[in-house]
Amino acid sequence: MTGYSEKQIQIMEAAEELFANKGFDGTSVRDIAEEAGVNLAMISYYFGSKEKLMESLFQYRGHYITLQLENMLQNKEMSSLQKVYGVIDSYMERIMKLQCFHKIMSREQMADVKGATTKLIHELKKKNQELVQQLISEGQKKGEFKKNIDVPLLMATLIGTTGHLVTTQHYYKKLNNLEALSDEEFEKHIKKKLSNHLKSLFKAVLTYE
Amino acid sequence: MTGYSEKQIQIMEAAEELFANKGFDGTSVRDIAEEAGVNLAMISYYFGSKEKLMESLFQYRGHYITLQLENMLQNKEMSSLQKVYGVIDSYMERIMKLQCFHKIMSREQMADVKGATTKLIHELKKKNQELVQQLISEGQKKGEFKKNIDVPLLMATLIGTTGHLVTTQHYYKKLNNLEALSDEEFEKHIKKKLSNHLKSLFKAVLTYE
DNA sequence: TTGGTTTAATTAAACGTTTGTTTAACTTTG
DNA sequence: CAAAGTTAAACAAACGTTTAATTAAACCAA
Repeated sequence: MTGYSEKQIQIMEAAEELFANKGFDGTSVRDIAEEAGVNLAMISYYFGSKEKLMESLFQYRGHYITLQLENMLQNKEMSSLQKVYGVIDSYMERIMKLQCFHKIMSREQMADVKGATTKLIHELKKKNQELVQQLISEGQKKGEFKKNIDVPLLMATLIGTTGHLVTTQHYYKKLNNLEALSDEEFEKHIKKKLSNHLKSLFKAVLTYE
Repeated sequence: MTGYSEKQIQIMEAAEELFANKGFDGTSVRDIAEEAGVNLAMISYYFGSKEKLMESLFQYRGHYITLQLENMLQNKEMSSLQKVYGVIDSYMERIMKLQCFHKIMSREQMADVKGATTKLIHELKKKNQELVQQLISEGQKKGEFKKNIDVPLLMATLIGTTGHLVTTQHYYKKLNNLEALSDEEFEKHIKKKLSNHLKSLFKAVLTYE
């Protein structure tokens, strides 16, 4: 159930890039087959249908999108603020590494008809919010953080800011005259900037009175 | 050129809702015709094609999405922070009022092949960033704001947080046990919360040392 | 106002493509 | 030699767009 062959992964990753940039309906199974370098019929053969290919992709990525964080949260030597910084960096790294998958999730969240992916997204969000809520409550008990912190909106700022930057990086590049930078340079640049920005934002809103 | 007939607007607004929730490629012209209550052929008759209908929609919405802000920025009696608060509320109101159009724009920004909408989005972003940059610089000169403010990332936070909340409000509602609220109550609730959140965020990052 | 003519609006049907999926024949593998 | 993998071809359905026929609206001289 969990193991995908090389060829299946090849197909899923081709589909991932196309779904991210053209949308699910904007991508034909022939596009995917060509991009993956396999015969058209292999997609039905391995996954059953285009829809089920999407579900497999969510399972494939969802599998390693949820596992981290816990051990860091139990670390006794870090301050609560340091842990928040850890959450920010780990979330950011994750989005940066899985940019295409993140775009697909963003698209899915806009849809009105709820598909098989909806449940997974909801659980992911729930778990994330609980972890952060727990972390913030701990900081409040220790007196590190102030009272009256709106955790859901804080999450919206973390996810929204990061996501917006990822999905509009082309515009960001042009708007701020960074077109000379290579892709790696630009990613490094934006990671650094975004990390600093989010940390100072969270520090301010969590600690200042 | 600027005037659309009632029937044309009827078609564009039907298309807007469908494009927002199903995507451009996920919406057929037959869907649009049915939703708008017109004959299939009227879409080609009035707009030429599905693609050109999309362009018309951008022109129709883009027309009244850009006009505000300037007169408030020239107000001599407001503090710079008050003006920033004004920008936040006005941006938020705009997104809330045009939720569907905003979803469409978000989707368009993810696309790799740049369509006729790309230029408009770029210009909109550029103008917004310039206005905010101007406002922040003014506050810095007056000594109201601190130095070293990253305006592009601040914009990403404003736009990203607001946009994320709009596109994921269904999840937000469920996750925070607000499903008993009517649509109007929920919109009022979220507007209030988001406005407070963004203002305290901006105040902290602009003024605290 | 009337009657005649032109223009615009509206319709159902048909057009050629592209879509996702399946078939049946063939090849490779264990 | 049976099972799994791979292929080109074919399938019906849905797609965006166009056609040709019909109705409604606008116009204008008598």
